[in-house]
Amino acid sequence: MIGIYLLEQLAAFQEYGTLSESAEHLHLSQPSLSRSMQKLEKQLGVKLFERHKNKLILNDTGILAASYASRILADEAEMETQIALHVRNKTALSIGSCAPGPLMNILPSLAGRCSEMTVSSDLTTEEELLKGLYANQYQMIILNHPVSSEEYTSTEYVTEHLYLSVNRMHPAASYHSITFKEMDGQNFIMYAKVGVWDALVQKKMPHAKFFRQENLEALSEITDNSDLPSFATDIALHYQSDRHSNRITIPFSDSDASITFYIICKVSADSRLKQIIRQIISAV
Amino acid sequence: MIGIYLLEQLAAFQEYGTLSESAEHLHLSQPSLSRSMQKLEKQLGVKLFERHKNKLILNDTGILAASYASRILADEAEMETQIALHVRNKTALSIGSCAPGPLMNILPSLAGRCSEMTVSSDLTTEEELLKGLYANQYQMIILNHPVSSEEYTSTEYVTEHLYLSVNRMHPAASYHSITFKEMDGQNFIMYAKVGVWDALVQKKMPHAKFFRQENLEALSEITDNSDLPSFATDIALHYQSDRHSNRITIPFSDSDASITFYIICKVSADSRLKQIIRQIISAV
DNA sequence: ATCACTTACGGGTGACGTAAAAATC
DNA sequence: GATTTTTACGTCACCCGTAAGTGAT
Repeated sequence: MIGIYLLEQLAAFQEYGTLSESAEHLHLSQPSLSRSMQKLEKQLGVKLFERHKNKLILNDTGILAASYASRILADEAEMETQIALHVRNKTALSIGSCAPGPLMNILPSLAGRCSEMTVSSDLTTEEELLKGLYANQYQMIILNHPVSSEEYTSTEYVTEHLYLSVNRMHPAASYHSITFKEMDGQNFIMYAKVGVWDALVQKKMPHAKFFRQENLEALSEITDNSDLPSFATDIALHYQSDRHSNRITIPFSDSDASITFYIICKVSADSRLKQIIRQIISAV
Repeated sequence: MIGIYLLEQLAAFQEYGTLSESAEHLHLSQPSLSRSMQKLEKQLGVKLFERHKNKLILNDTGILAASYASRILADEAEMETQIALHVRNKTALSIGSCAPGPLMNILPSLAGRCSEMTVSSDLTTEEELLKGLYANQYQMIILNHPVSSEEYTSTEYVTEHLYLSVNRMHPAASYHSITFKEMDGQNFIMYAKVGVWDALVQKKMPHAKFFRQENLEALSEITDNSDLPSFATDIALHYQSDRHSNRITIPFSDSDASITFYIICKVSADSRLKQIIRQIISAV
């Protein structure tokens, strides 16, 4: 059986081209590498290099061997990361979401389990979410649509509604509802990390301008001292402890102003995770 | 980096269930295995086993690790076999075929190269041929149809025609051509290793009986001393040195009595192989 | 008593570094 | 002269086997 260290060294040689350079990166002496490559040839019973007096070059067999070596090393690295994730996932729950609202809903409903596990959540793009779910970096993700795949299960979770937030001086303050069209062209202050909502308001109000603020407290101060309209959602309002009485919230009446979120997880998820999902859903 | 020997031992433990049993198959002492598994856990920083006083069982993490280990070992084995095949394929040419005729055509046309390489040919089923081509056990195969795949190239090679072979006493001896229907129900002597021809004559003459002989010389003797009809093809007749004057060959006029063969090889084949194929085709 | 795992101890292989030589740029 | 590869030699790590111990069947 071929030692894995030989494969590492072969792959390094393919990458760096010379023994010296490879030895540098591997933190090894270059005579050691020279010996290793000879040993590898001997063990495989095959010439892997063209040997010139002062130069060592992979021949076609060597290139083939190096490509296999790289694959094996990648497999080995994946094994380590997946094992580490597997044990981490016993005591930790990583949730990825395309919007903050569903996370605000989920975290309190896990209250009873907080002592047993650490929950971490993440807000990012759908592409990253799916990638992370595939690689077990997330155990579940929240998307604004189900996925049709044999590999994943999609469960409808919650529908979030968008509201306009204005102070009492704003012309729309007396409205019972509002539309995107009516507000298009105005300037908005908004939270920067709203996920899919961002693209939605941009698309629905193409003539509007949006001033985004990453920091929630700063945002709060700004909106308090500004006449610019802002946004809210039913979920956010529900969990927002300090409601500002000088702000009025008005629902958008457009049907696009509601987003239904779905919990996606692997069908191969273990029973513990599926139990948690049931708990989350039943807590709505 | 995890030593490959640890992965072997882990995979063995998964297969055999106990350290003692595994040690047996690995030709190792069982204390050595015990130490190895502890070391593996330490290196991964993870518990892989449930440890009872007298029993060692893989936990879920261990099962995951073992499955990765098996994959890595399989990759490693594939690397060795593919490298061995790669060097062998520099000086050897392995051809697989679904019928003997095309091989009879090919081998002489490689005459000029016989000194540089050893040619080996094989007659088997389409399934085995495709499997062997995929695994680089054959560099090219001969099928009775092209394959539609991005991975393979199919080149029309030669069409072989089936003949009836009878002695002068046979009722059909004076015919200029014959059909399957006319011969259906009779008893035939035939060579056992005719590949796809076998299924063809069975299908076209469902009421006929076939006596197959594996040995060519024995077949020759039998046909010489028998009144039973037999088969021939244009290619076989062309390369058959000792034509028996007491036998008459009559072409089957059915369109199914001709088979067109195709040379299949990987698109990733090297230029040397493609050159050989050009040579083979131009020699028809 | 046998079987299965672990711990302890000693040995031999082998992977590494240093040193030195040969050859090329 | 600087760089690259190869060979030689000594060292240390590590993987293995033997022997002994513990607990379960």
